[in-house]
Amino acid sequence: MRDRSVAKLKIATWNINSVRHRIALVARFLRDEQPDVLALQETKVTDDLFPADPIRKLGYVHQAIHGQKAYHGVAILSRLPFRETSTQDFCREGHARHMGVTLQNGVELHNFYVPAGGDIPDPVLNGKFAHKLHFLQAMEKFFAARKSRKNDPVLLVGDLNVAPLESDVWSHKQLLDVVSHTPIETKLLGEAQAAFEWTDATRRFVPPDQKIYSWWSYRAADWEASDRGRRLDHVWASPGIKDALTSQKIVKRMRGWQKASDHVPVVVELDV
DNA sequence: ATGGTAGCACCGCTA
Repeated sequence: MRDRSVAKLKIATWNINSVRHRIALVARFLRDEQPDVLALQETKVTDDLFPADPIRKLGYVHQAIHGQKAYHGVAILSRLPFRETSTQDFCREGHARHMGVTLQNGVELHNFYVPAGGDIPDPVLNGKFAHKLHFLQAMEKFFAARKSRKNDPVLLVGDLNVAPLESDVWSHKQLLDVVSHTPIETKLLGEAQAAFEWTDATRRFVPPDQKIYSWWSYRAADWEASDRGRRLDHVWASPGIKDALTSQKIVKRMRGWQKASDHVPVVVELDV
């Protein structure tokens, strides 16, 4: 008999762009993919109006919800119980952009919705861009202060609103001055990643010369034909859990669903 | 070179 058992853990992250508008798609995704945990961003709803019951009926009875009216909002929906939940104030504007849980199995999960940052890539001219840079620095500080815990099993997921690699965007040259791919953002994201020695789960399985995206604009006439995507949605694994990763996928086909979000889920599996 | 779409709230904001 084995003295320790290995369990599969499947985690998904998805910017849903209104959980109430797309509740049927959430149900379809959960039935299709059967993740143990789904982290949502841009739920766009206060906690009292969150569609908890339909999600509970699908088996996701453990719900850590942090929302606000009309904008932002995050949630963690789980079949596994939580040992604890917490929200951190990375956001100086007081937006609902972080939800953290520790699962019963000891895995700690942080769900982030990093500010998009507006259109002008200059923190002096654009307060929203300044806020985004501040938020990324706050993430770096938070995990730098906890670096002694990097060998614990910790995951960071969410819409980080930065496409760090050249192959994370459809045209590196044309996006260098477009918010999400500017050097100042990719540098700060890299520093946040280095602060806890995070492993980028998608890039652990997909080589850096291969283009891969998780978001396609609503403004394209044909998102699939033009394929001007960006990889804004990420799963990061701590040194303590990275070797447990067994797969990742970005569920591109969901961008073609009726009433699709402009983001598609990233799904990882681990043996923990 | 520009403008294109979507959701929510409320007649504009954010993405």
